[in-house]
Amino acid sequence: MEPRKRPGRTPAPAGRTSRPRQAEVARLAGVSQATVSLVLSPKPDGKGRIISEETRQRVLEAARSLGYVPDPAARRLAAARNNLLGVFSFTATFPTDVQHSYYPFLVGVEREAAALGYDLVLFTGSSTGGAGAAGPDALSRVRLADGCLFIGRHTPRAELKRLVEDGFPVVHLGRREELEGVAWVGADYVEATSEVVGHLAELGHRRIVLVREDDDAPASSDRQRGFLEGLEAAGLPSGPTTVFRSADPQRDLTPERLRAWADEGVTAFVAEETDTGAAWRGLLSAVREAGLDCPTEVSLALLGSPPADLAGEPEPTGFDIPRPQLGAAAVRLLAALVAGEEAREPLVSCVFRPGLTAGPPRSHP
Amino acid sequence: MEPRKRPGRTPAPAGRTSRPRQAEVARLAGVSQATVSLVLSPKPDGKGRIISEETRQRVLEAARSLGYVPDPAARRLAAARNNLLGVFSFTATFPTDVQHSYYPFLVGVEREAAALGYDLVLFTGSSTGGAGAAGPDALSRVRLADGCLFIGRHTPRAELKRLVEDGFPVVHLGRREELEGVAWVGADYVEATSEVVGHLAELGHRRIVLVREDDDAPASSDRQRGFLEGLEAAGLPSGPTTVFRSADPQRDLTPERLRAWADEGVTAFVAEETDTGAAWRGLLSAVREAGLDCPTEVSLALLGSPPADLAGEPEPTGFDIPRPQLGAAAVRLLAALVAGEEAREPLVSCVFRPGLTAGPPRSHP
DNA sequence: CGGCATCGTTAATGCGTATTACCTAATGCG
DNA sequence: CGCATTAGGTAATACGCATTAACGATGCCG
Repeated sequence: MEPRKRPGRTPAPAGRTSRPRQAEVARLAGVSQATVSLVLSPKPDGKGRIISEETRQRVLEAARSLGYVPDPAARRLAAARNNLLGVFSFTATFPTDVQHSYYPFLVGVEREAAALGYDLVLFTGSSTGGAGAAGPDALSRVRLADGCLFIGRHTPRAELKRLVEDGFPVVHLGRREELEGVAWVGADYVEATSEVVGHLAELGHRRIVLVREDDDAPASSDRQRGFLEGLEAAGLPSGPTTVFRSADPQRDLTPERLRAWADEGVTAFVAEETDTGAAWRGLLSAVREAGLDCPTEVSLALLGSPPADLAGEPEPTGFDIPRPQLGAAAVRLLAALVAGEEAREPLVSCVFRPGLTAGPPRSHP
Repeated sequence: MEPRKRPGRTPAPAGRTSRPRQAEVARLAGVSQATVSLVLSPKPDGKGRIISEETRQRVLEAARSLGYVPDPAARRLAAARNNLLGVFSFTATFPTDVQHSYYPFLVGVEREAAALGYDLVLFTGSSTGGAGAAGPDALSRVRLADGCLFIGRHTPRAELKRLVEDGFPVVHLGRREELEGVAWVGADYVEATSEVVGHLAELGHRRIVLVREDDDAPASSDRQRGFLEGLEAAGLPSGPTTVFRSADPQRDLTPERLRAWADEGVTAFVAEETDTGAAWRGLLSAVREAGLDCPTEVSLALLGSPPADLAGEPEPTGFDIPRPQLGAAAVRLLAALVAGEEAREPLVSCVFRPGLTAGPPRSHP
């Protein structure tokens, strides 16, 4: 029987000059393609050095004279790894409304990814992305990468879980203990918040109120927990009235409300940081409208960093979230998962920021 | 003769769940791998053989339930396309020192890429010169994508040229006419700068000085050209003394220098925008130190947007670079190149910004 | 009723590289 | 000197997908 004709792809036009392949290097050096590959991709452990120095040089010379550059696609296909890490945020990665909110994380993510030799694929939850539909399986696009980093306060649990169950390496930036099996890296809000409360207590404040938004994200509840723990550690009362929770602090936090608290003996306020910074903004404007001076008449603290547009204001007492470090830690963890290693300690400490908005209470000498 | 053993790669561990392949989708749908490929990558021209609707749906259903995503490397290797566009910047894409410099571009890039159905790969080569990225072939990694967008004031010409010669679609964000064959999208600095000068001349300024950094990037020389053209168009003298060029404007731009100019009759200054904003900063502080009021005693204009940390200052007269639109235009151009179409008009107009730092000169009623 | 398009699907490739099993000579050893 | 070992290298895969010749099953027409 005749050998059947070759179906396959049309062979490349002979005349066309294209990038040199290993095969051409091999021909020029008078060796086989496999030898070229062995020479050009040396194994880290010196065990692979079975090619004689002479041949090695011949191959290297041939490769250089042809200007050979390995094809990354082929390389990655053969290695069964793409050296790609995904970054998925549930809002646009580059939001225009919430100015630059993820930027500091990305700084660390990019740097660490580069250091580890990974490139990044940016996915967006909001976009109607090309590869897949915007539907419920939008998340499956991330499988294109070797692993994926997720950023955002709110997370679709079910789909994430699906990825994890399939053995796809996933790291969440932000505490996600309630999602079984999802690796995460987070800031230690509990400890940091507690520390801020301790600082206020040391200054002499006896009644402190936490202002938070109406949001059940872990970042919020962690701060509340740290707040209560801090009160307790300082021996201060911690009733439910010490936490003011509002869906719209800028509306609900009126000057009257503030004065009422002051009359009750509240001398310090603590606000959580969110995307919008609504709690802090509400607090600031209420204090201003009430005509109270900070920090002589009232002390304020911000559990995080101030919004960028408030850069001109006096530096708030509170703590800084080491976002670049968090991003870097997340990438390290993800890379470890991709390499099949185990997850490690996920908490990154925050840095206390003395700031200028807290001082001793008035009645306290 | 016995069929020889299969050398090749060790088959994947049976128990391990890995990313689904077309073969698995095929098995689940009861068809062949080829059918899956035909269904999942439909030819643009409807000429291709058509798979029956029933089979099509079965395959799509199977693919969805498995969360199948095509392997970009394999796709690329098989000489098709990825739906991936690369983004490569010659400095870190998310720099720490020069805050947010590329961010506004990326906003447009991301949005447009999503709209056209592409995902983005952020090549992290330049930031730290990480693993294997330092070499002269650092750029070749971008070949994993269908095409690549390059951002940065300074560009390694040789390597970019190599990519272009090999027929790889490349678009540079920023004018690059001197690089033969490199497509680019840029802001029309010449026209915009000329317009700003015209505005100053109309206000009555007769002597205007341009402050620029010692940098030969096209963005700088375009502004200078526009500046000189603007002077000419307004019938103003344009000697070499009208351009002040300094490697460190914040040092060289002394209050004394400023007063000397004022004595010579200079009533307006124009600064270029750069990554660091050094020219503008130098100008501002020199004016302040010289005790001159702006805009009553001296008019200032900024050829671009002010640095983020000067957001509190009065809005500078000058123009805005429509960065998101530029990013979007670059992506559109790149997508066109990937599709094999021709390049089109690359210039995007800037938007004049009246601002508050320019007014009629003092001696002018 | 046989030839012959037509339709739907599959088998068999190729892309460029990495990885092994295997082969051949040269060398070592008792 | 005979056999085991090592050094140096090659052939034959596999990686996952796209492509296309070929094939079986119809339906159509003369």
